[in-house]
Amino acid sequence: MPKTPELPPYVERVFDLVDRIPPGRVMAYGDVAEWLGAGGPRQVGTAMARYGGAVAWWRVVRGDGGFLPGHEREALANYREEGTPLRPDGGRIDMARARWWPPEDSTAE
DNA sequence: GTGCTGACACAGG
DNA sequence: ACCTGTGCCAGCA
Repeated sequence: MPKTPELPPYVERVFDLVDRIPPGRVMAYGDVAEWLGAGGPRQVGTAMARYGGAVAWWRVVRGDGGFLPGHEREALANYREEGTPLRPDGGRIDMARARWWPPEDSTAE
């Protein structure tokens, strides 16, 4: 087994989903939790906070499209690079266009 | 088992 | 736009 850094069961699940988010798209913490069908947005956030360095954390935002605390500059740089639809003010994501959802077939991977 | 914490969401002021 | 309180639930002391 390559590397299973003893991640909590929830974290591993979150990471798998975040890894599916294509460039130029984002998912809200609540969306991730909802797709997983368990827990809530807080668990997703906590998971990222502790182990987020292993995934594209910038592709996970708040329901309002707000960036992550402490990494706004990093997130914004990635959004511009991947072409994520940003709002005119440039300080938020245009969730109306950026919000993404995985194909249901992806559940059977 | 109990209680607090927390990359959140929502409602109210 | 802002702040406050409440609900949510996994993780940890």
